[in-house]
Amino acid sequence: MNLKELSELLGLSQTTVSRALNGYPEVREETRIRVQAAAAKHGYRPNSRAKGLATGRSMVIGHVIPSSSQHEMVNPIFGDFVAGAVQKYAENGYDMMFTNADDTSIEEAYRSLFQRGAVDGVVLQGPKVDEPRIEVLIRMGVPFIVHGRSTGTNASYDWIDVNNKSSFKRATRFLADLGHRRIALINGLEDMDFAHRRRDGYLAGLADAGLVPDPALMRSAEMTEVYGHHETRDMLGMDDPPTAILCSSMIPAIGVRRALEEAGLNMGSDVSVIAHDDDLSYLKNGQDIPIFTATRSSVRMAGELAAEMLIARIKDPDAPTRTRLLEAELVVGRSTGPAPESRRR
Amino acid sequence: MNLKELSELLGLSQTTVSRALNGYPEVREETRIRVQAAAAKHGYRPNSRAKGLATGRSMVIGHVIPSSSQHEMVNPIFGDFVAGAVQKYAENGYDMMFTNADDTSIEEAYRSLFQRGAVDGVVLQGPKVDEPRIEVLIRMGVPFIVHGRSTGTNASYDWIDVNNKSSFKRATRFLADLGHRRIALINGLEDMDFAHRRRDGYLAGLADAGLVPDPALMRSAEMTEVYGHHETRDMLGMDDPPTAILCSSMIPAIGVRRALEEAGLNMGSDVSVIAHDDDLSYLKNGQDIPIFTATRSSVRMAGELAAEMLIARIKDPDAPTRTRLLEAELVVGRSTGPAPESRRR
DNA sequence: TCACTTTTTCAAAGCGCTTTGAATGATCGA
DNA sequence: TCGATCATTCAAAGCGCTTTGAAAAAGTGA
Repeated sequence: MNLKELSELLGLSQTTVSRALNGYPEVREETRIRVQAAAAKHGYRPNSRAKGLATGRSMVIGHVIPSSSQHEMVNPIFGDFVAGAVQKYAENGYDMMFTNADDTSIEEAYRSLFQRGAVDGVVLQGPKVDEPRIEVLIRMGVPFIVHGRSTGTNASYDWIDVNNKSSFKRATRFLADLGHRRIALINGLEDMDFAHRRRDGYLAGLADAGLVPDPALMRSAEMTEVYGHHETRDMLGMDDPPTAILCSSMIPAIGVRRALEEAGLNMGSDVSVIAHDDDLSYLKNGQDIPIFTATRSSVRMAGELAAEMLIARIKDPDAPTRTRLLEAELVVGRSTGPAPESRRR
Repeated sequence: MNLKELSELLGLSQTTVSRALNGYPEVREETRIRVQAAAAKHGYRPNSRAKGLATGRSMVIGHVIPSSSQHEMVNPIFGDFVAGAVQKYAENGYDMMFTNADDTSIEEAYRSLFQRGAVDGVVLQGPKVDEPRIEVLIRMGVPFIVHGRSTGTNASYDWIDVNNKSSFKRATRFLADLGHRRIALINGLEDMDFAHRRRDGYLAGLADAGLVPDPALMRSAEMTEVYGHHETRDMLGMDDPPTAILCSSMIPAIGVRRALEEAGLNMGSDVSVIAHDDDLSYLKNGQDIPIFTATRSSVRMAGELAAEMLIARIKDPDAPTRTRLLEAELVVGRSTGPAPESRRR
């Protein structure tokens, strides 16, 4: 059932039917009702492509997934962010499109998406320090929003980010206030902007507390469970092991806990742990009492907000740049406690 | 830059340019080269919507995400499956589209997707027992593939699934062979087809070993870490606690491990644990020696295969139904061992 | 009743592409 | 040299929708 058939069936022109369905005022109310009834009855739905051709808008928002860095796609936070975004898209009549591109052709992928008219805007996920994709999108003059930011990119653009620096600074201070002097950081890959900022926050927190950073206590890699386990184990074997560990995500934090338990150490009394918690639906940090003391910020909500901001941008391409900085809350759980008096081991 | 402009620029008709670009034979080789060069130089890319309108194909594959059951979307396996699929889509010139629908309007969402001509096919994820969506899609006569299957749905349709029943049966037998008599099952929600089959496999394994199932040892809920922890703790408090636990996913298995450690029990010697491992990129089961004994099957690969099968279906809608049953491998790690002689506690 | 608004409806053009059917030019055997 | 054949190219129709500009219908005041 297409517009032509529907309009013939109603004995009206395509113009009138189209207008009736799209809520234009120059259509008699009685006619509109008749049209809507017929459309519903016959399950008529305008062909998106034809509509898009005629209007010049696709009502689709794109996400480009770098194929080599599967991590990003596959990243545990990915699902929650996307779930938040897709819901807001749906509420506003947008669909969500994914494309895959290998690392060398990401710019190409964006260009293709827009030049083909496949999308009206894109979300840039997982920005790195000095992220080149941002400049590309700015030069292309297309609507986009960044989930995160990029240190080293001076240009003005829309972004939504959690205040990684302040939350890690605060967590570090919190540990220092508990008397910890040897505080380790188990961070993500530090070419990722969020990890870079967390490190900054950690260093600022140490400085604030008058502590000297020890490179041996600062680890950086992809955030897997095994990684958290491995680094913790390694650091516990040091002459002067950490009494507190700051961890960039719940996943490696689970590995941290495993390493502590293997070493016969009690998390909270022997070694304190704070993890950043993206509030993932399947990895709830305890039900009543949180297991981990954590800096918490819902990545699903970030997805929702990003979607809203991008849609606003698409509607008004010339509006001034908008940014949104979310503050993570510090949730105190059972994984932190005063520094032990004397060092064990 | 559109086709008209490009063809005027070349002094050729749109027909010839279009054919040159799409590899039709009735174009002089010299002309083709000239056209391709010009297209590349000016960054010409055919408008997807116009192309779709003309050809009747959208070159897009859809995934519908039920919004209420966020679990599914947000499910830890989601990212890996999608990563596998999107890569195959890209290789075949397809884009991937997501739509959100609340539970009451899923059928509506599928209908909309196809009637609007937005997609050429869909992937149905997370089928339940007696999954109604399958019948809907069959009646609609559209190309689709199911990731999983649906017990109770007799109709013939394309699916790809891991052999949940045989792998859980085998794992149960494995535990029984180690001398375990009290084997618990920590399963997912059993209205999900995969969980239903795993339970069947578990029961078959018990029967095979001459063991009588104990309802108190069979748990079912959404697969979070906290759930695994909670159920394990609960069962360990029984008069006759299990000496082995079969767990439906790595996530709750982590909770199981935590509960065991809290109880001062050694995983492997005191209590054996087998988990189903979807081979998720961020939750690697150890690097060299697997931590958990596991039934392993890569969900990313399932995504790739699903994509290939769906694309084949789209190309040949009348081909006979195809199905693919993957066998999970049993990976023996350190979490299993002989049943302890006498019961502790 | 008539000229003039205002409301409602319509025919046709246009969005950018593919594809059909025809035309042009080149090639070839007789 | 000429009709037939083949290789190239082209003009135009069509995909299903929106939107412009015009026409028809209805309403209004004098």
